[in-house]
Amino acid sequence: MQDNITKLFKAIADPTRRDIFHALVIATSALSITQISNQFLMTRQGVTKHIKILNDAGLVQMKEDGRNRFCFADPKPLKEVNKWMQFYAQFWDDSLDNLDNYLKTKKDA
Amino acid sequence: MQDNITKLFKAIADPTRRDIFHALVIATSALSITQISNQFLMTRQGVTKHIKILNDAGLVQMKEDGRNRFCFADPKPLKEVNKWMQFYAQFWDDSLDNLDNYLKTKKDA
DNA sequence: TCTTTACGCAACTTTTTAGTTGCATATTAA
DNA sequence: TTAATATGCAACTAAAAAGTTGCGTAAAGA
Repeated sequence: MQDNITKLFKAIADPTRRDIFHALVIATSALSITQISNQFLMTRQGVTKHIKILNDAGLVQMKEDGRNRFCFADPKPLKEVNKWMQFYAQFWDDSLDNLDNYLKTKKDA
Repeated sequence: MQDNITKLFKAIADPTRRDIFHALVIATSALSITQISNQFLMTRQGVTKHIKILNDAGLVQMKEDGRNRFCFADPKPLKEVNKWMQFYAQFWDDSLDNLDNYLKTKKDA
């Protein structure tokens, strides 16, 4: 229903999910759902939903171990986001060109 | 209400807005609202709303000229997105470390 | 075995987002 | 001056997202 890049952007567009992802990236070990939830004010179920979205985007992976589900970050999918951005990077420092073009348009009209 | 980075991520999380942004980046001149709208199936007002969100995020700027509002892309704010990503880039190629840590966790438990 | 812990699932509410229609207004062209 | 064009604004609908409560269940510990 949604393409990967959209899933990725939507996943990281939410501040809570960026926080969860960050916590997992800097964690020295995988963290259980409960351990993650304890770092946030919202309920465990709320956090679980966010983790599911991160998981669907490929940014978080999980390993079941008994009654625990340990989560760990996988930043690799961000490569695709980076690739998307690199195309626009070439316009970062000359984005006033478009303003020039605008002025040209005006002159031509 | 929303921080800049969240505004940016939300702006580019929508496929239509990425399309609008892209069209403006590759355009050889600034485009009016109507010119942009004509490239999409949705109504002009729908497109206008997307442009407003892009404008709030700083990705699109506008110049009024008579009854026209010419829009042009400004990719510079994407630098901040890039900065956000660069932190995680260091983990791209060793993201299995977290899996190792997970296994270590398991062993310790 | 009994209790606690860690979770999933489903139903629900609230808020946000995406998109529409309708109408008013200013600018441009005939 | 009259008609067409480019736009904004407001109200509305529909759908998606964010978050909650409640409950059931399997695993671990006492």
